[in-house]
This record gives sequence, C-alpha cells and structure tokens, in this order.
Amino acid sequence: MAQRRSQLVDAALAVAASEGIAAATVRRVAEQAGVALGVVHYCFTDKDELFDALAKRIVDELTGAGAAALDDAPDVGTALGAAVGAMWDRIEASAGAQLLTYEITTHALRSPELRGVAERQYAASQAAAEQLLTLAAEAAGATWDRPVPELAAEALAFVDGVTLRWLVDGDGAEARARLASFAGYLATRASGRRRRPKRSAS
Amino acid sequence: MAQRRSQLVDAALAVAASEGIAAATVRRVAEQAGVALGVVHYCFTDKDELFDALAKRIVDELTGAGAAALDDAPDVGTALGAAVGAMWDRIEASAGAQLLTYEITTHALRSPELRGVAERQYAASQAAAEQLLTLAAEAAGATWDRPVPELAAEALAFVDGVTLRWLVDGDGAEARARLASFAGYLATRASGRRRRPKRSAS
DNA sequence: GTCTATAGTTGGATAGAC
DNA sequence: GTCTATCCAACTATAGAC
Repeated sequence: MAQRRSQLVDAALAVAASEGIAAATVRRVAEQAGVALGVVHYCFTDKDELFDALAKRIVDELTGAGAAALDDAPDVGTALGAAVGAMWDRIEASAGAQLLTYEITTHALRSPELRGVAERQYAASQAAAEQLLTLAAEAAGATWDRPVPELAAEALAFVDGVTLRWLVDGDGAEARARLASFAGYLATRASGRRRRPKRSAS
Repeated sequence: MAQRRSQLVDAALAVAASEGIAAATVRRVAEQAGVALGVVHYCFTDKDELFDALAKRIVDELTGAGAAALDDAPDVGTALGAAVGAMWDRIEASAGAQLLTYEITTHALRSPELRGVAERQYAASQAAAEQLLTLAAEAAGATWDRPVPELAAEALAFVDGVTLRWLVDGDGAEARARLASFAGYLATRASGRRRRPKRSAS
C-alpha cells in the first residue's frame, strides 16, 4: 500500500514535470500510473493529500541531490565554480522539474493550508545551500567573512532568479556566465588559502 | 467597447492578483466587473484572449513604474540604494500582483502559444533594469566597468529571487538587507566620483 | 450591446460490484 | 484492494430573447 502511494506519486511527478501542475489531475495521474481512478482515491483521501505528497517528494529529491564533487581545491573560487557547475548541470537536465518547483511554490502561496509546503521547500534549499558553502570553504581551507546563512540566502535567491530566466529564454550559456559571476563575488567574501601563493606552494 | 475591454481586464487583474490566476475564471471576472457572463465573451473571443490582454496590462504597468527618485547622489552606492529602496516599497505594497507575475510566467511557459508572454515580461524588465542602472550611474557621475546589460540581468535575477523568497517567508527586513548587499556589490563595479573625496569637496 | 438560459466538457469524489 | 459506473460541481462557450 505504501508502495502504491509511492507509485502514484511517481506518476504525479512525471505528469506534472512534463505538462505542468494543472495537468496533474487525479484522472491523468491514474492513467499515467496504469490504475483505475478509484485507486487514487483509495490511497489518498484528497487530491490535496496527493499534491502534498508530491511536494514532499520534490523537496526530498532536491535535498538528496546534495553537494556534488567538491574535491580539495586550490581556492574557494575554484571549489565554488566546480560545485555550481555540477549543480547547473542537474538543473539544465530537468527543466520541467525546475519549472514545477516554481509552480508548486506559487500554487502553495495561494492557499493558506499549503503555505507550509512552500516554506519547507525553501527551508530545505537554504539548508542545502549553507551546507554547500561550508563544504566549499572547507575544501579550499578558507573561511567565510560573512555569516554563511546570509551568503547562502543570497546565493539561493540568485540561483532562483537565474533559473527562472533561463526557463524563459533558454540561454544556458548566459545562465552559466551569470552564476560564474556570482561565484566570483562570493569568492571575495572568503579569506584563507589563496590561489597559488607565489612562494613555496606547499 | 474598448473601455469595456479595459474594464474587464481591470476586473481580471483584481481577481487574479488577490486570489490567483486559477481563480480568474470568466465567470468570476464577469462578477467582479458587475456584468453578465455573456459580456465577457462578447468582448473577447476566448478566455485566452482575455488572459493575453491581462498579461500585457501587467507588463505595461511594470514598465510604467520606471525609474523613481534618482536625484543627484554623492556616489553610485547611494543612488542605487535609493532606487532599490523605492522599488522595493512598490513590490512590498503589492504582494498579490508580484505573485501573479510569477504565476503568469510559469503558466505561459507551459503552453507554446504563450511563450511570447513570458518573453515580453522579461524583455520589459530587462530594459527597465538597464535604464535604472544607467540613470543611477549618471546621477552619481560615474560609469559602469562591466556591460550594463550583464549587470542588469544579474540584478534582475537577484531581485526576482529575493522577491520570490519574500513571498514565501514574508520577511521584508531580510529582503531589504539582501538587496542592499547586492547594491553594495554593484557599487564596486562602478568607477568615477567617489563618496566624499577627502580633500576639497566640490 | 447586454441579458438569461443552456449546451457541452472536464474533473473531484463516492458507491457498489467483484 | 481494485475496478466500473455514476453523481455533482464548476467551467467555457454559444444561442436567442430583449
């Protein structure tokens, strides 16, 4: 039964990511999952409950994506550049899913009982961003000279805005350039090991 | 008749801004405008045509908002700070309308025939951002040392991301702080007149 | 031009057979 | 547990009276 729910959430995710949240009707989800309409209502009391499970699934996947290849790096700029590049690869490979997260956010903001969904989304993203910044500094042996939560919030906002625009104009190269520019700014907020200290590298 | 259309678009905007784009049904719009259902279909062939007019209206209002009080300022940081503060005041005063722009963007991105709507939205915002940056530099007698379109695109992305997050967490103070931080970064990308040159002011 | 009435769809939810 | 059949509400769109 729990696997039935999971299967239905899979189907809902598939439909919503490719055709939009509005297209993820109970009927359509059932069809995608290859089960009868009644089954969905047997596993979920409401459409809202299904929707809530879908939102949770997306947050989990986002969180699970976590920090990617952050090997030992010569400086924070390099570490961040690698992390941001990997992150963007994932984003660019799943435009529909990205768009869906914005749809879920706006949808959740319109109904008081779903506010928590949007808040969880951002709390998870914020935590992931903080972790990534912390790891990047560690990998480069440096420290941030501004509070990590602040830097993470700003980075998150920037990535959100860049992603949204990329969804509109489809220009991945520009998006990467913007992210690189911001990573460059972030690197100026770190102090510690620098790129190739001129004398006696290790 | 043209005024009838305008009146109906007003009503659609009122409904959509306060209750979400999904709530802006033809019926609901007619009710809000105080006319019969048939009138809407007399003025607009489709619901899509009404929607398109609504999207245009929003872009026009955004553009019309333009650059606010940008008086002669001692430096770019001050000029930007004032401009960003005024801009945020407008944003904070119209949460529903802001949320609606994101709804329209995501909605437009899901249907190929509405792609142009989202693109126009961003083109208008980009132009406004470029104008604001240009005016800010002029007001402070400075010049940008990176291409204005790039800086504008990055600023736009940041403002978008900050606004979206503010819609979720409702923390206006944090949002302002983030914007101020970014304005501070931007100010480092300008050269020219500096704050209170130590010797012989003016 | 504006109204009422209604046709035609779609989607959420339930009942009851199996 | 899963299916089919059905109810009910809400919506878009049109027809026709006024």
